[in-house]
Amino acid sequence: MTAGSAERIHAALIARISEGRLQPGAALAETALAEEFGVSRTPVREALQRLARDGLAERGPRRAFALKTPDPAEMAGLFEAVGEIEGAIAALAARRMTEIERAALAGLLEEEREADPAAYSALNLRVHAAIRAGARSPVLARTLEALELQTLPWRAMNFARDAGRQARSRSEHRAIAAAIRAGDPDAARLAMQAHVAGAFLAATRPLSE
Amino acid sequence: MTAGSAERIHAALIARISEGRLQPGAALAETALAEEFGVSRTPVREALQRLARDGLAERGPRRAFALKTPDPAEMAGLFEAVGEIEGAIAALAARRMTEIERAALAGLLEEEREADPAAYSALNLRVHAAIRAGARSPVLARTLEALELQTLPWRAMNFARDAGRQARSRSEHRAIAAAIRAGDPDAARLAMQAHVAGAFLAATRPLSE
DNA sequence: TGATGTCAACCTGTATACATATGCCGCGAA
DNA sequence: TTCGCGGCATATGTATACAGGTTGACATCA
Repeated sequence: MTAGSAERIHAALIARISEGRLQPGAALAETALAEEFGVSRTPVREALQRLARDGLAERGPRRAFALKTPDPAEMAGLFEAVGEIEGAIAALAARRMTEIERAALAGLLEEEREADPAAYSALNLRVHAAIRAGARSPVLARTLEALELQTLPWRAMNFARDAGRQARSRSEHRAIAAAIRAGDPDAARLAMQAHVAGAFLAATRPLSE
Repeated sequence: MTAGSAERIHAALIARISEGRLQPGAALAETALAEEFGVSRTPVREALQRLARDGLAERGPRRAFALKTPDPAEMAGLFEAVGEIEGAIAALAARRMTEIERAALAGLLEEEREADPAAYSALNLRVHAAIRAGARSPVLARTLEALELQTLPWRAMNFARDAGRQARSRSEHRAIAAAIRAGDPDAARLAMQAHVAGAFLAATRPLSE
């Protein structure tokens, strides 16, 4: 019992989407994928069902799976929801973080100030992870993760980043951290929502900024 | 090609959970379910995978599926997340509902005032549906639905309702609607969060109130 | 009597076979 | 030339067969 083919294929497909190696709307035929991965259709079916559950694939007219095409309007709704949930997380963090956690968050921002562009992305993730941890809500954290996964094809299409965005992102982080440190949930929520909106706009208009 | 066995079985299992006919922790053996539903293991597998994705089942030590046991702490976290998301929905509704929608919501509350206990439950659903529709966020609506589904075993365990809860629920609805009508997102959010918390407490302590 | 080793039954993971429906392609007629 | 129809190829839905492993019981020995 190898026990894990489906999971492996699921991860492989997500990686392909992330790298842009799967075009939006691409057909995901069970037979072809089974042959390609050297397994039978059964684990492929499970992987595709999981992908559909993740919101990354949908069933076509012939019940066949196809990669979801990122609809701009739907993506805007997705980012809005991400902003609301991450805002709620920030508000909870402002209420619940311990002094040590607040200090650790401040420390992360110090690191961030002198980080080169290559290291910035990883630090950005750590900042958000620290806030998630401080919110004490595994349910909201899981929900956020699921929604962010659905933004993956969009991010894969718009990977262009302008240099100015990074500076603004840092400044937004500081505003969030300041509100959290001050224990102001409403300000933390608003700052986080502005941050997510800024990231969305940067991803949406990579050329015009 | 019948095309839908898995969906039927999935729905049947959810119905059983909802009716309390499946004990928490109950083993969900593929073979037994396949024989019971008169199908093969394949659609049963798909139904169980969907159930696990819904957060209603989890895999045991032998990779077998078992009904998730409702953990009080986890349920509290779940209701908190529901409160945050439904609060966000209420805040968005306060900003976005048209005048006609606000009037319709007020009309629902009028109906609610003179509803007998039997009709109240359906009206309660309509109130929340009206607010969801006014929020213009299908993503948050879907997310909320997914989380509420996970509270199902908990609600199945604690179906006791006291008469006082219904009166308080009506009053909470009025507070939410008033904030929405006034276009006050923050007040709408807080009122909705208080409403969800009240429902959770009523479900948690059905005897002590 | 208790402990341990072995065996058998069962359950999941995977592969494959079969049924069925759909889309495509070619052919014929208007 | 174009429209319509029929057959074929193929893909999914479902069923069943096979493989690997774990659990549990039962028998045997100290």
